[in-house]
Formats: sequence, structure tokens, C-alpha cells
Amino acid sequence: MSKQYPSYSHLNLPLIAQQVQEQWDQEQTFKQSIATRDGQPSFVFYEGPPSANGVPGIHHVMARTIKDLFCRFKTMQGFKVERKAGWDTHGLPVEIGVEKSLGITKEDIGHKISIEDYNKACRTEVMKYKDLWDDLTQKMGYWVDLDHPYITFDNKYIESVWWLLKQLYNKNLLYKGYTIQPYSPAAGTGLSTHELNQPGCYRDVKDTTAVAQFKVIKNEAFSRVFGNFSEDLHILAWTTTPWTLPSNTALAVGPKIQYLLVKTFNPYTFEKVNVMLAKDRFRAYFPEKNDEVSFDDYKGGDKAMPHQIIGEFSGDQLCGLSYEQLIPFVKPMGKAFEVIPGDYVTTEDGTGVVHIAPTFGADDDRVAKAAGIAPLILIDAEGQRRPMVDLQGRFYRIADLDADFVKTNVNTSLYSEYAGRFVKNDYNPSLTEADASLDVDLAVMLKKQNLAFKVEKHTHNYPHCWRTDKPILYYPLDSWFIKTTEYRDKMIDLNGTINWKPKSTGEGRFGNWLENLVDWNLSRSRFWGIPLPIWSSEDHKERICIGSAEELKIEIEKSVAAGWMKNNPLQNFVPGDMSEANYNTFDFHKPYADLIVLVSPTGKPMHRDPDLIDVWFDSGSMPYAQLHYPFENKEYFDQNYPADFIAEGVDQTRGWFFTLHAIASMVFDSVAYKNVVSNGLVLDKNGNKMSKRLGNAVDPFETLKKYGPDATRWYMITNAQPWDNLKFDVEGIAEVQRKFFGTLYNTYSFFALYANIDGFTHQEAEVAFDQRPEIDRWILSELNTLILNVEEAYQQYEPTRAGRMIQYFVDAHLSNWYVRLSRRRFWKGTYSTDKISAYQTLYHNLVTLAQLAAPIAPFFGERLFNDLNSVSGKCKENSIHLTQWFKANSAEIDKQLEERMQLAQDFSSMILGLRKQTKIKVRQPLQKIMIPVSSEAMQQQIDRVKDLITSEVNVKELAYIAEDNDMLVKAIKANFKTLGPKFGKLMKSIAVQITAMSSSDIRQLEQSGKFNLFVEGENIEIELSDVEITTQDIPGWVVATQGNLTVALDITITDELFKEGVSRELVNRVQNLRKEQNFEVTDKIRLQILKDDDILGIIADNLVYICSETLTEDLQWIEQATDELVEVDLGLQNIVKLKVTKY
RNA sequence: GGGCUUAUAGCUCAGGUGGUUAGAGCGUACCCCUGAUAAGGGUAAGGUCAAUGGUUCGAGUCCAUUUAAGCCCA
Repeated sequence: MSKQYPSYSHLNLPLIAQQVQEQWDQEQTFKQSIATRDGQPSFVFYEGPPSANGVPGIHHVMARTIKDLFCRFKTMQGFKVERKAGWDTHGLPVEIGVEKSLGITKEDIGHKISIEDYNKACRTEVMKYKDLWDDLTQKMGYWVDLDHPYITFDNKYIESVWWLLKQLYNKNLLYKGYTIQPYSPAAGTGLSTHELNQPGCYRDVKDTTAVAQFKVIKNEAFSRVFGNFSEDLHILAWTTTPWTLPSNTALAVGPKIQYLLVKTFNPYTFEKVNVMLAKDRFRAYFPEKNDEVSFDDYKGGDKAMPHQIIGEFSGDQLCGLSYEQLIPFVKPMGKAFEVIPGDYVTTEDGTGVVHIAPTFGADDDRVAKAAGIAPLILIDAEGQRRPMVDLQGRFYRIADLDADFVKTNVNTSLYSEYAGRFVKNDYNPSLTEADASLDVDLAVMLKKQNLAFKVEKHTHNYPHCWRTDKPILYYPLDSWFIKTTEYRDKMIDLNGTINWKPKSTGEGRFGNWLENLVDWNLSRSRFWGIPLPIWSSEDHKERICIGSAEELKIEIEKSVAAGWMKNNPLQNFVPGDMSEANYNTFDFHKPYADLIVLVSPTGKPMHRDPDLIDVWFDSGSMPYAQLHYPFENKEYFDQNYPADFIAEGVDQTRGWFFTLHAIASMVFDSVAYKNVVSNGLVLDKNGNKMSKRLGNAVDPFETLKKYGPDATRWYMITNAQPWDNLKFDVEGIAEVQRKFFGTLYNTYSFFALYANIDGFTHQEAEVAFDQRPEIDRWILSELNTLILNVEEAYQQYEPTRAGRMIQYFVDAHLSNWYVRLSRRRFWKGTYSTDKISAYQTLYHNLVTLAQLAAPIAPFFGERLFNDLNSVSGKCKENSIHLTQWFKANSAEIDKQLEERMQLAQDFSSMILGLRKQTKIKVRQPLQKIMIPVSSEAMQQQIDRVKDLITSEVNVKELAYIAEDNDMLVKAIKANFKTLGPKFGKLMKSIAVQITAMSSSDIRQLEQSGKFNLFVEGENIEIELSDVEITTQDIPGWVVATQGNLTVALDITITDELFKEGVSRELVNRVQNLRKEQNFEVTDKIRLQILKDDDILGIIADNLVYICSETLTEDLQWIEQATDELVEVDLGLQNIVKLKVTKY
């Protein structure tokens, strides 16, 4: 007996996945899929490293499905696709995780726990969920090399990162600057955004706020705006931090905001003043009830303040005005005291003018830089540039400043009263809330000088340090930067060559980000990360950047010789030895890196800058560092760079996508990736973000277990485009399971059932294409079209299109039409050429579908392929993932054939609709259908599918009616597409007239090809192409129309047709009885019928038909009714008693 | 506040370059088939295409504004 195609009781996708996984494990299929492509061109894929200190979620299944499917597709196309896994191991989340599990805080580091032990804890913490990740990787069918992952905390990895940093350093792209960051003077440390977002950090505080009056200087700009206005003029600006006013160097206005010049009195000095503020804020300071107060009646001290608008200006106009320094403690070094544009200025509160102190606000710093305004900077005793406030939160004491600077830039007579004062009382342990604050004293000073317009207490929400409970300051802190701005144009150019999916992310989100690029702030004040490899002398005049372990070892040797270090921590490291063991003889991390003191060329000690580098630099370095480039794998790297393809979530646009791009652009003058897919979010079924807190997060393991990886992956890919957000609903997976996998599985089961009966193992020679019947050639044509389309879709990184086309084909073409119409060919008749053709055709379809679907549904595709191939042995590979892509055979594509099959489907559907309307069962044969045809070509097309139509709808003949037949009642409609451009505005009237044309008008148009209309006084000639003529009705027939197709059905049931109908009913009942008795489909039977003359009369003509359909070998007419006979109703009061037994 | 995305049937989604009747699947209702049967098929109901304004003979589609949701950034 020949081999049998496996058959299953039902479809169990999770079980299939599990079994296929075992097969892959056993046969090392993943390894083979790479090994068998040795010597072939490579398709380079980079894995974006996840962090294993978090639990994987369902969105990881999404992202990884995308990565996996293209890699599998490219493998089948013959490329060698290596995929190295990776782990992102540094960064704040790891530190927080450790602190949580050890029950410590950052404060304790270095006290309760040594940095050494802390870092050890980080090493374990970061791999906490590695097993879970590996498990998910395997269960979802993501092929990636987990045995040799790159790990960002490895010394080798770090060495490559250092090498990259040194390249940047040598190109002069690393510099030290400052950024305005949240800073806690009480704790003496900067805070991360994350720390600021701790619950309870933001709280309401009551502070003294001031609206200050900035006096505009009468210069050229003044006259340009105000002409010869001769009085004094003040701009009003509000601040919640009056202590920053001495550091003011500019005022920002909104360019599109309207401002008013108002004449009024100062409420403290009662002097007459002219003040400027935003129109939208006018009423906040000058209430309506005072509109009528007269200037003449005003006396100093009156509550009701008279006011009068004397001018209106746009912010644009005001830019460029100069004003006198409000509090002239310190002279700025550079351009200052100008009105500048600020994109973030609003009129929600304050005066619509923002006081700018670049040293104490990130936005301030940014807009000031853009306008060329200098910050207010002091020079301290050590010669360093400092803001006005020292690290303890005090105004600098004069003694702590550089003496020369004090002489030239500080007005000591004014400043000395305030020098040394804490900007917030909270920072001074000896002060309480009751004591006068610096804010208040400054405000009082301004009031006296006619420079304060309004001073009041104001409650606002302000961030506090989670450790000290005291308010934070926004304060300039030292940072290392990469001068990415210098490479901006390069990066934009290179970005133009990258194929982004979707395009808008590359052009919009990423492109705009590049356009507005700022320098990359590389510094992080953390413990667990890659140390910045820069050592500098105390005066910062000498500096070295280390680019390798070898270099570090040599520099330490020098330092040991100079006496700055006792011994060399790298003494056991052997340069050039690339073994793991050699690289484990030391540790680049803190605290070890900080213990290293190097020696400068002039013999001074150099200490490491204490910062760590941004973890994003870690991951952006992976193309090089994963290979330990350039220390190892140089040649391999050259051939496997840049990546052909990467994929991650769209949230990585400014993360990994950017850091890869930036490093590649700056160091290698290249893109890092040629194609990138950025996928959207996975939301819950209601479109809400998934979160553990809300409990709407989907557990990926549960989902995979319940529905299997194939259905999960298929659902995710086909339900929405990867870059759209996915509303994840497990119901959808169930649907995919039923609809797509169920249908495909049923089609296979159908094939297996009959192929096993007939012993079809695909050993016969292929039936020549032109020897195959129309229906076979049709499905093959459709299949080849499908291959082309799917291949193109995968090629263009459009997996959703690919998947949808595949499932449409399986459902609409293969199952619902090909198999349904071909069923008889599989079970009827002998093992003929026609039957073999049917088997070969269906086999070919199934095996091709296994491959087309395999990238998305790797397990199911594998099983389908193996079930087929294990019997036929057609492919030598024992995995679909090792096969070469089955190229489309375009010679088998016949568009005409596809079109006429569509006609057959359309006509069948219309006729079935008519049967439904007239309540005539399909089992009742009918005599005739008629189809009006407009052309010879159309008639020929229909003629070739005539038999399919007639058998599908159970009608005996199909006839054609010529278009000009008088029987046809026609309808006419304007063709807007051709008429529109010709007649424009007359369209509407023309359309009305065309619809109103009579039958004879239509005939005239059809015959002469032309027709004249008289529309709105104009004679208009229309042509045949300007209208659409359809057949609407054929009197005396039941008619259906769909588009431009029309069909008429003859519903007369003649005596003969009736007899045939009843015979078919009988066949149907007999089949049911066979089935009830569990006969095999091949069993021959004896049919006994109780003799009844009426029945006999009806079915006599069709006895042969009845017997052959039911495999009746022996038909007996029983004279006497017995209990064994079953009564069946054939409809229309025809009751028959019969019995079916095995022959 | 800026950039980007999305908005079409109860749900999930299609709808090149504008053309008058806006499609599919699921779900719902009714029905058919019974040699694919723990399958298969048909028919129907269901839409102010987020809103407003504009361009046009004609807008789901093009333009502007707005609303809602989401992401990233500030």
C-alpha cells in the first residue's frame, strides 16, 4: 500500500506548532536555513535589543512577527539571513529594578551597598526574565540566534563603543557643554525626568510672583515701532521665580500674538506709566469696571486704576526692541536685553511676555541661543563659567568669584546686599517660611524703583526632589555632547536613501526631527552603564579619550610609572587575544573605571569624567559592537553592513532608528539600514493603551497557547497594516483560525481523503498544461497571478497585502469555486487523466500556498508542506523554510480565462438569486437561461464557461440574445466621465435628458452611434461612448442585472423537468441513508423501494441516473411493506418507502 | 505648544490619478446544501464616508479649518 496523506480529526493549531517545533529542534532547521545558503548573497538583518528586565508583552509578538516573516521570505528567495539576538542591558530601568529588589535607594549606593556589589546586582537583574523571553521567542516561532547574542554590558561590546566614541572625539565631534536640567541643591544632584514623575513630586506651592516693568530704550528700533512717542514705555513680564530676574537677558513675545500699549498708573509709586502686554491678557489687569475711571480724578492709593489703550502691535513688530537691564547686578558677556520671538509663549497666564533667564530654563536657553542672546554668566574663583546661583542654591558670594570679573562686570554696591542668599528659603536650614525670602526682598526693591507692576502670592504646581522633599531648580549642568548638528545635512541626505515603511514616518516624523536636530546629550549621571572614556586633568586643559582596552592598558602603564597608580587593573589583559577569558580579566564598568587615574603629557593626573553614556548610544552601536568591530570580524563586517532590513515600533524613531543613523552617518558616512519597518502600537480591543494597571494587557503566552502562533501572527499581520495601531481582539484570532486556517485545512483534508482512496502520490508525469481542463487551467492561472502579487508585496515590505491576498485566494477561488466545482472529478469515475490532472492541480495549489503563507504562518505552512511532500517526495528539502521560492509561471497566466471565470461566478450568483426569489430549489432542473451579449467576444468568453454555469445552477441550456433584439427593454444612463470634460456645467441637464430617452431614441443612438440633444438652448451631439446602456428587462422572463451583466431565467417546469427533479430528490435521500449508516463513499449498495406506480411513473426515465449516482448495483422493487423500510418525503406529496443495504 | 498617524456598516478593515448605485469579512436575520459534513453555500437588513467651509458640472477621494483618539517631542 502506498503512503497515505495524514488526516486529522480536527484542526489543532497549537498542537501543530508544538509538533513542528519538535521537528525543527530535531532537524536543526533554523541552522540549516542559514547553512544551506552558504555562499549565497546575504540579506542583512539587525535585531534591536530588548531589555530582559521586563516581561515580554503581546506587542513584542507583533514586532517580532514582522522581523521574522521578512527574514523567512528572504531565506526562501535564496539569501543567507543571519540573525543575531541581542540584549540591551544598561540604563535606568535596570537600576530601579535593582533598587526595588534590594530595597535600597540611590542614596544607599556607596554606603549600604558598594558600587561593586550594586553593579553585580545589575548584571543579574538585567537578565531576570531572559528565560521568559527565550520561551516566547521559541513559542511564537521567531527565528533568531539565541545561542550567540550580543550583550551590551560585555567588555568586548563596550570596547567597540569606546572605539566609536574615540572616532567622534578625533573628528572633534565631542564637546563639553551644559543643559538645563532639574537639579536638587539640597541633594546636590541632577534628577531624571523619571524621578520627577514619581508620585507626589509635583505639588502646589504658594510663591511670590512679580510682574516686572522693563523700560524700553529709545533707539532706532523704538522709533521704527513707536515713531516719535516721547514718554517712557515699559514692557510687562510675569515670573513665578523673581530670583531669576537678575539673570534676565531677554524678553520673549509670541510673534503672532497681539499686544496693547496702555496708559495707566503704577499701583505702588502712583507714577503715570505706559505699559505693554498681550491683548488677550488686558482684562486680567484692567477690569471692565474701571473703564470709566477718569485720569483726572485719580489719586495715589485709589484701588480703581484708570486705563486707556493707546496702541496695538503684533509680537513680530516688537522683536528687536531693546530695554534697560532690570536689576543691574552683573553685566552680561555678549548681546542681551532685547525682545525676541518665543514659539512657546502663550496668553494663558502672565502678560503674554516671557522673561528669559537662559541659565534657569530649558526653553529660555533654547530661544535665547536661537536669537544670539547671551546667558548671564559669572566667572568663579577657579575660572569656570557659572550661573548666578551656586550648587548649594545661593547667589554667588563675591569671595567665590574671580576678582577680575568682579571688577569689570559686577556692581558690588548693588549686589553685595543679596550675594550669598539662598534663592529659596527651603535650602537654608536656618531659615523658616516666616523669614523674608529673596523673592520678596527683590520684589520690594522693584516696587520702590517703579519697576514692579504687580506683586502677589500665587499657588502653582512645582516639582520637588523625591529625596529631600525640597523644590528643585532648573539649573545648567555639565554634559558631554555629540555635535550631531554638524552632520545634519549629511544625515538628511542619507535618510533620503532609506526605504521607510510607512513613508510618512521617514519623511515626517524622522525627517522633521533631523531638520530640527540639536546636539546629542550623551551624559547620564548614573551608575550602571558604559563609562564615558574621557579622562581630563583638573584644569580641564589636558584630556584623553580612550578607544580600546589596549590603549587603556598602555596609558595606565604610563600612569603607574608616573606614580599616579599603584598597579594596573588590566595587567592580565593580553592585547590581541580575543578570547572570552582574556576579556574577562577586567571590567570597564564603574567603579573600576573611576579608580583609574591616567597621566597627562605634562605629567599631571587625569581623572575620568564621572558620567556614563546615554544607553541609546549602546544600542545604536550594535552593528559594530555586536561583531566586536574593528577588533574582530573586519572582513565579515565589510560584507554585512549596512543592514538591508530592520524593524521596530514607531516609538523608536527618535530612539534606536536615530542612534543607528547618527552613528553610521558620522563615523561611517553611510546609512545603517536600507529598509525599515516601523510598526504601530498594539492597543486593546477598545482602542485603549494596554497597561498592567488597567488589567487590559493581553498575556502573549496565554494567547499563543490557546490559538497557536500561526493564527496569532496571521491575525496581527492581516488585520491592520503594521504601521497602523492594532486593536487587538482575541475574537479576531478565532475568526482567522476558522476562516483562513480552517478553510485551508478543509481543502487539504478533502484532497487527502480522495488522494488516499485513489492512491495518488504524484508519481505520474505532470499532465501537460494544455491537456488540463478549463477549471484547472483557471485555478493555476489565478495561482500564478497570486504568486506574483504576493512576492511583490513581500518584496515591498507590505505583509498585510500579501496575507490578505492569500486568504482571499484560499477562500474565494480555491475552496469556494475550484474545489466546489471540481468535487465530482475527485470521487467520480476511474483514475483517468482528468482525475490525475485534478489531483496534480490541487496538490500544486496546496504546496504553493504552504510556501506563500509560511513566512507569516511558519508552523502551519511547515505542516501542510510536510504532509504533502512526505508522500509525494516532490521536494528534496524536508522543510518549507529550506525550499527555494516557487517562481510564478507566467505562461500559465491567462487573463481572458480569469475574466470569463469571473463571468461564470457572476452569472451563477445572479441565477441563484433568481431561484431564491422564485423559490425554486437548485435541485429542480430548469430548462434555459438567456444572456444578452453586446459583442462576439463576450459571447465567446461566456461560451467557454457555459457548462460550468449550467451545472452550477442546474439549468439545461444557455442561449444568447443579440443586443438589437426587440425583446430587450433597455435603460440608458449618462457616462459622466466622458461627458463631464466635454460639457461641464451642462452636465446636469444632459444627464436628465439622457435618462429620459425612449427605446426608439436608444435604438437610433445604437445604430447611428450619434444622437442630438437640445439642452439649455444649445444643440449637443452625444456619442455611444457618452452613455451606458444596460438591459433592464425581458418581458415574460425573470431577469437579474448586475453591473452591465444581465441574465434571464426560464422558470417553466415541464413534466420532464419535474420528473428529473423528483429523481434528484430521491438520490439525495438515498445518499442521506448511506451516510446515516456510515457507509464508505466507495461502498456499493442494494436499493429496495416499495413498489408504487405513481413513483415508478415519475422516476422510470431516470433509473440509470439514480443507480449510478448512488452506486446502486441492485435495484429491487418490493411488493410488500416491511418494518425495515424507511419512509422518505420527496416533496410535493411524493412519499417513498425504501431501504439501503450494502451490496 | 510642535511633528506624525488615524477617523468609512454593530465590529475589523478595502476603497490608484475626483465620475453619480461606497465594498469585503465577522456578527445579525432568513434560507439552501448534505459524497468537503464538528464542513459548504445563498439572500437580506445595516452608511449624514468625524464636522464645517471651499475648489469643481461632479468630492469618501483635492484644499483649508475644526473635533476626537493615539504616538513621539517640548
